[in-house]
Amino acid sequence: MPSQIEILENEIKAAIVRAINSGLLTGAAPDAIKLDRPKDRTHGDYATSIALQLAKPMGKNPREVAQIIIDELVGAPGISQLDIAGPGFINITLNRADQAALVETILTAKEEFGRGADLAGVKINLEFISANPTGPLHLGHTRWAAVGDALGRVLSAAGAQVTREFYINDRGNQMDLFGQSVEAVAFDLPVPENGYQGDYIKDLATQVVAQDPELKNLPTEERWIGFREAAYQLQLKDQQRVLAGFNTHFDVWFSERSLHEQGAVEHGIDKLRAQGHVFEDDGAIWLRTTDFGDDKDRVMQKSDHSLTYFASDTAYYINKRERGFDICIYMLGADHHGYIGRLKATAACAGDDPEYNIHVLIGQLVKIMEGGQEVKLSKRAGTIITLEELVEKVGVDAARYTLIRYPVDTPMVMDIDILKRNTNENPVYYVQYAHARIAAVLRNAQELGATLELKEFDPAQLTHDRENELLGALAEFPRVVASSAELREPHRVARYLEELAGTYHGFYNDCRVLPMGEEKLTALHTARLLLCSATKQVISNGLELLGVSAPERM
RNA sequence: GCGUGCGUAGCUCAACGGAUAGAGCAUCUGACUACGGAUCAGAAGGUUAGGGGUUCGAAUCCCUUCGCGCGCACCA
Repeated sequence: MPSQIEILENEIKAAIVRAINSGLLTGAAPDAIKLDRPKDRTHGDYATSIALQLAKPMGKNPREVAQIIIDELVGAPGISQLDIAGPGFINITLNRADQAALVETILTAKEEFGRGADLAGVKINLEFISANPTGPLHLGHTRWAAVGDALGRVLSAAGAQVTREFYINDRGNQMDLFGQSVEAVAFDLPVPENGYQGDYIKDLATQVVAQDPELKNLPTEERWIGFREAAYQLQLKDQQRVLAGFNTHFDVWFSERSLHEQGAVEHGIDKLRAQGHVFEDDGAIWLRTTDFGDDKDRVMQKSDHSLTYFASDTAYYINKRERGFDICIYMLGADHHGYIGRLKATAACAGDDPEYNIHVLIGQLVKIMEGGQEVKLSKRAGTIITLEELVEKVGVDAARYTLIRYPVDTPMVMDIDILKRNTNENPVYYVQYAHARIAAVLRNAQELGATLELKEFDPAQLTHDRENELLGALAEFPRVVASSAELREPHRVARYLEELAGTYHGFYNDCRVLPMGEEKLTALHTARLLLCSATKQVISNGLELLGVSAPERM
C-alpha cells in the first residue's frame, strides 16, 4: 500500500504531466518527485524544489512554474494548503486528520511498518569482518561487526535477499606462523620471528594440549600442523562465540581453503582467460586489470606456480557471482582502500558491471579514549582492545549504537568513559528511554482500564502542533529505511531515532496523555495513547534494525 | 613521487545540490509539588582549512594551495 507521501509525490508528477499536456508547461516531466521535510516547520509539512529544477529547461520563471503546478494540484486529496516560498519552493501543508490515520497504519502493520520492496528480488552478498582466525577480534573489526550487521538488517528490510558472509583467511603463511607460534609456546620455546605472541596464544596452547595430549608426540615435522589445525578451530569458535554475543549474525562462514580445494581458483583463472584479460609474463600468470582503470596489472600465479592472495580474492568474487548474487558488498578498513581499484577491475574483467555488481565500503579507523587520553593500539605493546573487552566495559547496546550512529567514512572517537555513563552524552539511552517511557505510560493506561482498541481511534482528535510534528516524524520512517538501504548507510536509522525520540519527548511534555485525577478517559486520551503506541512500535522497529534492544523498563 | 580519504561550534559529530549549516556534551537562563527529570523550553557559540570555478542555489560537484591519515609486492 503506497504511503501518503508516495501518493502525494505521484499527485505532483501527475499535475506536471497535466500542465505539459495542456501546454502550460513545456518539455519533459521529471522521472520522480522527491518531497523534503522542511527544517523550518512554518514551511509546511512537506516541500519540493521541483519548480526550481524545471524552470531553466522550460524557460520560465521558477515561481511561475510553481504557480502552474499548484493550480493543477488544487483539490488533491489530503492537502490543506499550498504555498510558494522563496525562489520557487512549493510548500505543502497536509490535512491533519488524514495524517493521523497513519496511527492505524502503523498499529496494523506492527513489525512490518518501515519495511519496503525497493530491493525486492535483489540477491546481495554482504561480506564483512573477514578476520584471520589467528587471534581475537579487536576494535578494528568491531566497527564492521556493528555496522555490517545493521546494514544487513536494513537491506533485508528494503526487501533484498541478503546473505551475510564471513571470509575466513585460513590459508597462507600467517596460518603456518600461527601454528608454529602455538606449538612453540606449548613447548616453552621462543616463538618464531614475526610470530604471534600474547596471552591468548598461551591460552590456546594450553587448550590445544588439554584437548589432545597426543599432539605433543607427533613427529616434529608434522607436529606444528596439528597445533595449527587445533588452534585454528578453537580460535574460530571463539570469534563465532564473541560475534553471537554481540548480536552479529552470519549466514555463511566461507573458508579460503575450501575455495582452493574445490578448484575455484583455477576455474576463476580459466573464466578470466576466456574473457581475454589473462596473460603470461616472466613465467607468471597475470590479470590485465589496467584495462579497467587499475594502476597496475596483478599477478595471480607466481613464477614458482604458487597462487597469490589476489588469485583467491578474484576466485572468491567469481564464486559469489556464480552462487547467484547480484550485488557483492565488501566492507573494508581504510588501510585496504587500495583494493577498490583492483576489485572493480576484477569484476570488469569477469564481464560484470563494476558499478552495479560490486560495492566497496571503506571504513575509517576508530580511535578510543579512556581516562581522558587516547589508547594507543599496538599488538606489540599488548594494548589491543578486543571486541569482547569493549562489550564488557560498555555493554552490547551502547557499543553497537555508538559504532552505528556515524557514517563509516568518518574517523570516529569512542570515549569509553562516556559510554559507561547513562546520560545524554550517550544517545542510545535517549532513544531507549523514550521507548521505556512510552511503555510506562501504556502500563498505566491499562491500569486505568483503557483498552486501546484501534476501532476507537478518532484521528480528528489529534490537532495539537506537537501531535502533528510527531505524526510527521513517524511518517518518515519507511523513507529513512529505504534511503539507508539504498545508500548503504545504517547510521541514518540511528539519527532518525534520535530525532523521533526528541519529538516524542517534546510531545509528551506538552500533551497530557492520561486522564488526571478523577477525569474520565476521553476520545482524546485514547487517540493520544494510540499515538504513543504507534511511536513505541516505530522506535522498536528502528532499534531492531540496529540490533539494539528496546527495553520496556530501564 | 603517484594514488586515495579526511578537514564543519571549545569537544564528539550531523546535514540524498536546497530556504537562516544542525544535534549532544561543556557554559549560562528558565519549566511540571499528577503520565518515568535518563525530560522539556531558551541563550550563547561558525569566514564549513584557504583561494578560484560550475549552478537559480555549494559544507556537498570541479580545479588549486595547505594540513592530517592511509595505500602503492610474483606479502598475506
